[in-house]
Amino acid sequence: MARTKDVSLSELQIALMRVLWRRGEASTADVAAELGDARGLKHTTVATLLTRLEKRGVVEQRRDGRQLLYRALVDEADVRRSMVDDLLGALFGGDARQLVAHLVQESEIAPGDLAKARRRLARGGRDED
Amino acid sequence: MARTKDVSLSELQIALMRVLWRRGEASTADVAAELGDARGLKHTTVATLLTRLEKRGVVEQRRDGRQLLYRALVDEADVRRSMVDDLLGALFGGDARQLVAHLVQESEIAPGDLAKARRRLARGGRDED
DNA sequence: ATCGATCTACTACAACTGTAGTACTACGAC
DNA sequence: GTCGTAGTACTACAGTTGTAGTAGATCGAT
Repeated sequence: MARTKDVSLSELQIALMRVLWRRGEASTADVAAELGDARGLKHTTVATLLTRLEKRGVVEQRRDGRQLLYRALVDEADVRRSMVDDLLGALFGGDARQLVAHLVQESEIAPGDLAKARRRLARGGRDED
Repeated sequence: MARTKDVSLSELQIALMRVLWRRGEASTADVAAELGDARGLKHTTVATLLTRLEKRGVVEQRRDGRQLLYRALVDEADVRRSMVDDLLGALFGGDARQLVAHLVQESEIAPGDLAKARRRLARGGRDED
């Protein structure tokens, strides 16, 4: 399941997915309630978006009476992987270290966080240095 | 100059920009030579792409006889900033540390690289930890 | 002058995205 | 039973992207 090829989604699509990831399964109305509130999207807009995601195979649709229930077929890690890799390839020569350097330079992250991350990941990860 | 608002570009557009960043200024033919070779794009396709980038204000156009010379109006750091921020916002709750954790988990980067980056950046950056 | 090569301008077109209206169906309340 | 409400299906439409063809201008060589 989840053939997970290349799952690049728009910000809006990710917002939809996030609802599904959080709730496991959600009706159009559920998603519309959250997204409609947060972004002023109409119910039918949300329905269209969900249908398209289904057509693309990133969510599956199940009928419950007159309602449709949706469930994600890719998880957040899949999408992160895809999109981070795309970004890495397009702008950082595929070199994640350059991305990290960018994050620090742009003060998105403090050097100390790197140390913390390293330590945290060291328990349970490969090591070196 | 370079009002640098939000500069999110597609992979292909970035490839075009990369030629301009490298050469400073380049004619359609220059770009077409590189991109045509690398991706089999036709000369006219490259011209269209450059015109569109000009319309969007990310490059500027200068006439030299019958040729058009292009020059980037945003630099790579601008684009990286924009696009990394977008990705961070859409998939990592705006938290760069989560992105770093992802990179390590997906083995895009080794924990030791973090230490190295920290050390490298420490000379000349803020410190703590 | 004349012809071919070169280069830009304009047009085209399909796919995808954001956004939503309309039409139709069916459920629940009276 | 009758109606409004909720829900889906289908259609629409503009903007962006990837891709390129065609038309027209022009430069250089003969």
